[in-house]
Amino acid sequence: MPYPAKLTPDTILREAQTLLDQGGPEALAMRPLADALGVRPGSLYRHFASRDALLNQLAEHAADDLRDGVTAAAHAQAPRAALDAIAQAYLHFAHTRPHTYDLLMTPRPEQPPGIKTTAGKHLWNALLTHVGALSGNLDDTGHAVAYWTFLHGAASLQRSGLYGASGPQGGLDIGLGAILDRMERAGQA
Amino acid sequence: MPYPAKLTPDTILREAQTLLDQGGPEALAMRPLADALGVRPGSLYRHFASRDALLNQLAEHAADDLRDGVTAAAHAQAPRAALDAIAQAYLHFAHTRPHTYDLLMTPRPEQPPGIKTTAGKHLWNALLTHVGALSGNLDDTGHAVAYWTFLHGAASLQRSGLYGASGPQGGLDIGLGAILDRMERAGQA
DNA sequence: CACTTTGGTGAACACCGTTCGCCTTGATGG
DNA sequence: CCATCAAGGCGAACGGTGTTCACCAAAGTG
Repeated sequence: MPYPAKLTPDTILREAQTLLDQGGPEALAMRPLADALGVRPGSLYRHFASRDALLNQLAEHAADDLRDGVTAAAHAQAPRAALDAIAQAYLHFAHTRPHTYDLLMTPRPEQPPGIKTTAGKHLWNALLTHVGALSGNLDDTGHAVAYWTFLHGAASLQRSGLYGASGPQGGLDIGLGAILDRMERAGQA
Repeated sequence: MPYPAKLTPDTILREAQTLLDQGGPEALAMRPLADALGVRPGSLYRHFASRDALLNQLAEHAADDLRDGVTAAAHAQAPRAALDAIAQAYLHFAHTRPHTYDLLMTPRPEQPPGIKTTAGKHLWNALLTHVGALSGNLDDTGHAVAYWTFLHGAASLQRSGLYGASGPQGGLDIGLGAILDRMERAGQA
């Protein structure tokens, strides 16, 4: 390598993640990112084709993290407890890393629609597995979609601060409970 | 007025709404907007303090529209049917005007958190009323939050294309049904 | 008629993502 | 050992963004 040759995709992504978590998406600009790395903006394009490409990589890593958190929470739990733990882990991720969460959920150019990338599919499969364990249907996309829809709604509203000062006020437990009860009943029928 | 004195806040908002619906948020830039109005960018600032202020006004109007659609759908229906109709109207709004919907839900500077503005509060009160009619609790924020959370999740996932090619696959009816059933049971207890 | 207010103009500023030619550096082959 | 080559940082530039401001034309008002 040439000069003080420090720049690698990994160090860039790490710094970008920091900027994102601290200052939100608009703080994650190419020039500040380059500054933080002690380098000129143009140099970043030696390692990433565009800002979107960088964000996509960041989202990929985020999907990995979320999947890890979710699968760890579900580890060796009874079906219903697993789905409760997953929900908790999911909301915890969205709460502690809000900007990363909506980076993950916001579609960008060159990003295939649907839950993205391989990590995203793994996450969806993990959901499907645990839902299936509770409902008795091994490919129960209906219940899985219902579960994920509610989870995402909760994460998104909480993230936007749209619950207001009153907070979710137990509505999360109620909604999630209603959906999980329904799965359980389906499993017993 | 001076020159061809045509510019009013209303005409600006109308043109802005068109740009937003057609080309998304990034198409709604000050210069193109000024071009579409046959005017210079600076002139817009005679009527709106900033782009965000303009977007906030737009969101305000959108909240009115959404509330109107929702209350019209619920008009003179039995409680459960009303909540079903509301859900349908809500998702229809998010589907036909996706950019407007997430303009409505995305917090911006100078926008108070919580469901915003007076129109937003009206919408929330309408929800509360119909939820209360079904659950028997006139201020049932728990069930209302659960209901709205699921609705927003569905709207958001559908809007992001995150359901994938398979589509919601009945998961929406399942989840909503589970929550409404729970309200109904609460009302009968 | 003088005066104030309204509001469009044009140029500028700072920022953004991105591109491109230049040139230093480390590695590679004869 | 030396020539060649590719990698990659540098600096300047381009077109886009939101925003500001002095200037000035036109309308309303005493």
